[in-house]
Amino acid sequence: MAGDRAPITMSDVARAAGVSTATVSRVVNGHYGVSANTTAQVRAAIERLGYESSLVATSLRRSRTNVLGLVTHSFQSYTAEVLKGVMQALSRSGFDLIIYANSDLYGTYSQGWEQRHLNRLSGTLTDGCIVVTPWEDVQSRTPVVAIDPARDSTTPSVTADNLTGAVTAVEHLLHLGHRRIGFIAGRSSLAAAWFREEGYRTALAGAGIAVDPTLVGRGDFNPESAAPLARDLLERDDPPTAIFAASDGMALKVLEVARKLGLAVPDDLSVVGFDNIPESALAESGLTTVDQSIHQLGYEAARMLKSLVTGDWDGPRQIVLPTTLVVRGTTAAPRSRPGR
Amino acid sequence: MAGDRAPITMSDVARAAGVSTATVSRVVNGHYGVSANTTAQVRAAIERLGYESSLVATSLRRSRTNVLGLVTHSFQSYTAEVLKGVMQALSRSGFDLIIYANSDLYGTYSQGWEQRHLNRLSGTLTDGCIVVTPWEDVQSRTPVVAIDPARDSTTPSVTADNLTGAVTAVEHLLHLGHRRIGFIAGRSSLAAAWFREEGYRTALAGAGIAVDPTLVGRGDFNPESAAPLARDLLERDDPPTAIFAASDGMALKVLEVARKLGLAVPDDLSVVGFDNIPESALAESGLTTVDQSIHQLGYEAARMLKSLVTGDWDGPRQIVLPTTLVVRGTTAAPRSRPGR
DNA sequence: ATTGCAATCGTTATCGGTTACGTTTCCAAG
DNA sequence: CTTGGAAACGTAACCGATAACGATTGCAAT
Repeated sequence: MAGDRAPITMSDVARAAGVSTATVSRVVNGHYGVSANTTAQVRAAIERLGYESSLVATSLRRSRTNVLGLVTHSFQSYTAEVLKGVMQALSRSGFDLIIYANSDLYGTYSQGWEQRHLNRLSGTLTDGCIVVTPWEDVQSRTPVVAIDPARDSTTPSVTADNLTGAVTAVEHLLHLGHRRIGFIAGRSSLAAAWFREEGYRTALAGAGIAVDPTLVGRGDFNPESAAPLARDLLERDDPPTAIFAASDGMALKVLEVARKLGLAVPDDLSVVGFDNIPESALAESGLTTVDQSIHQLGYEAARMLKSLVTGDWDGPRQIVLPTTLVVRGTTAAPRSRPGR
Repeated sequence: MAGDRAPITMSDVARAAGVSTATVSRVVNGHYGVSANTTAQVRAAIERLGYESSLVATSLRRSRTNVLGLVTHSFQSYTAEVLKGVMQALSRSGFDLIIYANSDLYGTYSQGWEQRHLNRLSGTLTDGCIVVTPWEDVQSRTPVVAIDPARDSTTPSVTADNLTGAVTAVEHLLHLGHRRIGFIAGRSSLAAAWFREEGYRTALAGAGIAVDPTLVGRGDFNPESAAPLARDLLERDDPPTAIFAASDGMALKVLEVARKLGLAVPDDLSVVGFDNIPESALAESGLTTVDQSIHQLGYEAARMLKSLVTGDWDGPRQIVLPTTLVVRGTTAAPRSRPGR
């Protein structure tokens, strides 16, 4: 509950203990040069007054704060999963985490949100930052690690092996006998989207199938963007027998559209997603998807950032994590081989 | 990418524009007393240098920061849902959000985590804080709103109508013909847990059924805690025909245990949860549960905190949101009326 | 008794931004 | 030509904590 007592500052403690603020600071930070007697006095005063050092004041003066930042533009289950991984990596590391979200930018497309968020934190508050799915590259005087970086980014980053994952997904459909495979792409400025589309093309080319541009819908990773695209693909005279969506969120939306159109999955239509978000395992018969261990993306990003901050990182600046195909209930052989 | 250029400060802008930092500050904050000409100069310099004011420095000097804080001890889907509601309420409100998570406390039971988190933020960084499911009451000089408060808390709070929700859930089972209904309770220090148990007792009493203490398991809202309890209930000679779990996470765990034991849901066992987390709609035939609109908990908490900070709150200090029963596939009439 | 070196602790500059207050400028009224 | 007063802007004192630095003290070696 909100009391109105003034905040206890270091000088309050100093006065109470009959020493200077410098001595209090030394006691708080465990520095050398304070007698056991004085230390006890100061500790007693701290305890008595309930003093806690101000994160803000400390940040301003110090270069190191032992706080890492994370900036994101939304809180989907993807983000939540990343956060779990980050927290696990930071557990008992001495680093705290601050997540910053700007309400003015939330949910809207806003050019340069990553940079603006970063500037707010990067002054002195945080020792380094994780940026989740940035749309463009960022500048910062403190280390930055991107999860799912922008295309052609040189920022240290952690990402899944999107190319191989996508190839595996499409090959899975090919092995089942599918020949007309639709694709719903993600936001093109993201490297993940580009590689997943490249994987789609590569796999088809490997099977000697020419890419039909009319089977490719341009989404943006937002589930809602997939609905009209799925409808377009499924309502045509020669619909694909399978659809590969560049994210689970979009794939689940495809399932919803298929259900509304009276299509049976997987008999009339096979669907494959990418990400393996928690919802995918639970959806109806389970969504076949490419697992990219979102949790581990967060974990590795935090581990890398921690080391970059302390200056003892000797690994690669770009980490690529393996992906695995998770076959569930939304894929099967096509009911009948399409005419063509 | 991390460049090593020094951060742009207000004095950099001042130098570039040929004015003092005071003038820059006035321009940035839109204060009176700067000529149109000078304002333009300063704005140009800000644009050119890419200046962003430091949250830290501003916080230290000012009392108001227009940043609200949120502290939590974990990032489950419950928390993610709350965050979405909070962000929606804060959208375009001028308030930004900082989420603070202490890595040393993460995942472990740690007495007083809420207070410690709060102290870090409350110095001057935030104008007020939301505390998600605190285990005990907190003190702060800035306003605090609790989501799902501790028992007997007097902190302003937002919570669901847990009593009515639980009554409705159990009555649903009673109407289906169940007489032996098991209950898996939540962490007893939380008000939500207490009211949900109270609802269980009230509904049974209303039907003239005495509570069988051996049918009540003591969980702590952690899904894992429910597994052994469910096993105990279901492996006895006279198992209940239905189980009401105090949270969806625990209810889903009950379903898992039932499946392993070869029990058919809902024929051999009906299960009802509480919360309606996203996973519940997707699980198998769908979990029957009490919807408490987690999203709205976050939304209302943020709305309330915003008003408390600006000082124009005239609503009640304790908000109770309605709950609704969502009947899905995990409940049905018992296969055979139990002997008694 | 003097010197040297640690140990201990206070003083003060500093971080970046805000604001009370003082100073200068400028225009219009007297 | 004063004079008043408001507008425009700079100066410097903060906010709370840290750390470089200097000052003081105690104690042992010379």
